[in-house]
Amino acid sequence: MTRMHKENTLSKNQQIIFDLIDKSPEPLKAYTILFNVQKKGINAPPQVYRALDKLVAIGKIHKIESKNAFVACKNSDCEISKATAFSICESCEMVDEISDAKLSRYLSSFNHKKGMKFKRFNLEFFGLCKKCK
Amino acid sequence: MTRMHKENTLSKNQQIIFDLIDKSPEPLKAYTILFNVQKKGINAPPQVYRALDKLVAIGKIHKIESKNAFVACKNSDCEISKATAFSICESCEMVDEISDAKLSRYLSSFNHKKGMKFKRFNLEFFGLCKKCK
DNA sequence: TTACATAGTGTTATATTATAACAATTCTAA
DNA sequence: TTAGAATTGTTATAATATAACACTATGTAA
Ligand SMILES: [Zn+2]
Ligand SMILES: [Zn+2]
Ligand SMILES: [Zn+2]
Ligand SMILES: [Zn+2]
Repeated sequence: MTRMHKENTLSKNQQIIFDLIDKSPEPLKAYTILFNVQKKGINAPPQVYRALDKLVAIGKIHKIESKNAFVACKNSDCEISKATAFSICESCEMVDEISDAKLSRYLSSFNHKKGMKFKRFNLEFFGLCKKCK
Repeated sequence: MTRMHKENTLSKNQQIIFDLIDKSPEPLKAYTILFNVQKKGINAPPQVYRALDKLVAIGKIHKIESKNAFVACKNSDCEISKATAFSICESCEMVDEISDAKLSRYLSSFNHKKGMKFKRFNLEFFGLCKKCK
């Protein structure tokens, strides 16, 4: 029997960092996070990156690869970050997680001609948001 | 009348760096490129990054965002990097540019509910390639 | 062919993003 | 209670990317 650890509860640092990201209207960068949690006793980059790595792994946050920044997951359907899609405004930096079941199904069932079976995808759309148009 | 500059010809540094990327069977990172072109007189990071920026802008190469690495474009249809898709092996790091007209059409015509009109997308699929399966 | 604009180069320094390594502590399941 | 797993705290360093400035090369138009 493999040992199981408690799920669904975040450690102290993970909770602090998740709360910050979850409250933020925009993606946060690791060193912005670090700066903002120093008052709570998190002093060094590894503490931030470890929490971020874990939060990404359990699907509570996602990394926006084109911005090296992190957003809280707003989509219970993205099943632990296996299928993520975002819309990104090139002017105001706004990022919005897309939850579109049809798109997700379409991409999840996409099979590469060259025989590769996909486990996961990440899609980033770029444009101008309503406000910036 | 707006002045036009010559197109299609790469500068010396751009050509050196493009050739290196184009010959490479795998994505190359900026500092790997730097190391490999020092014998040709390119000595400093800005020289590499400027060439990379330009090559990306004109669609000769693409950046694999999840790897901070660059590949030559193998797809004349991706119309200056407006619509890019890649398959990435999580084991051997192999990256392959996907050229699938149907997928490209589907995503290019995708419209976000929230009123955003997309100009560009980048899609990265992850899995195990044939060899690593 | 001269003059101007644009693009590209070379260089030094520095900013930003991310990880290695190690000791200590806390949590969890049996 | 105890051993394994996860988390923490810390210092140092690696890896990725840009700022700033002086200069050179190239294409265009008059
Ligand atoms: Zn999500
Ligand atoms: Zn906007
Ligand atoms: Zn391409
Ligand atoms: Zn592989």
